[in-house]
Amino acid sequence: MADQIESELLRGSMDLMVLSVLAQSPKYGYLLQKALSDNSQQQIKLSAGTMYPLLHRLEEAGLVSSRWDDSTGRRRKWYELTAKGRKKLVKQAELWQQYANCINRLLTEIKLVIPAPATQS
Amino acid sequence: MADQIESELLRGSMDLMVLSVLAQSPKYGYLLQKALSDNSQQQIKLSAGTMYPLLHRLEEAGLVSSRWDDSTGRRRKWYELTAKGRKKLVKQAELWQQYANCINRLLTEIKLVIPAPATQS
DNA sequence: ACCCGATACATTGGCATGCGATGCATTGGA
DNA sequence: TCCAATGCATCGCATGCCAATGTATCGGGT
Repeated sequence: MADQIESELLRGSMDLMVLSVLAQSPKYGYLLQKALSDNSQQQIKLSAGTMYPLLHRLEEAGLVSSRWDDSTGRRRKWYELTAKGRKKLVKQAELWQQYANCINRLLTEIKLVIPAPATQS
Repeated sequence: MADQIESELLRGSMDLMVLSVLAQSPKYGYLLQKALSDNSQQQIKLSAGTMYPLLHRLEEAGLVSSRWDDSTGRRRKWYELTAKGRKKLVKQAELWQQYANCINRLLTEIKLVIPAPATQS
């Protein structure tokens, strides 16, 4: 335990977010963008150029499965978590917690050094 | 307020960590590695191939200043935060908090969907 | 009838980051 | 005498993020 934190988390934290949003319910790309935006108070935007390659990676890794829906005029590709994806999500979530705790501990220490900023606006 | 979170934070969170460790006291590279490792319960390793380019970037950005010390047998390059660096650190720390809160909120929601893992070990 | 923004998929190219591998030099202890 | 630790640095690869771009459909306003 207390292994070294995989830096994969730093770069690929978008993966974690996408997996967690998909865990709530299956979604197609465009809907995923909206959902992530909504769930983050419009703070996190997932651009198409980031999302589609990401989804393809997740699928290739077997973490999500996709299915086309042509029943409506709009061609939609629905993605949903696989069992493997859920496992991965749980694991990544734990790693994230570890990582966040580390950073928070560091930031807590610097507050002792750096005077609190005048919190205006 | 509630601006979109700069993804810079995801990729460059090493910057934040280095700045925060340097905020405690000036350090040279090798010492910085040890300090970061210690402050993170050996969870975060900063490889030389990551650190030195990073320090050079920070210096070029005016966030840290460096000074060679040849008084001992070991040639050491000491780095310390500049005023600009401290400002940046405070700002980045705030952004990190926002980001972490977003992720945590997402992860909290999935706990309602995914059964809690049997916490063994 | 027409236009245009929203919806919906996707790729491409540039840029930055993280890091293993490698290199060089010195110090100090076994 | 040798080797690990100390201490700096660069290079090249893999990867990720994203703006720009492309294609196509739908629906509402005029």
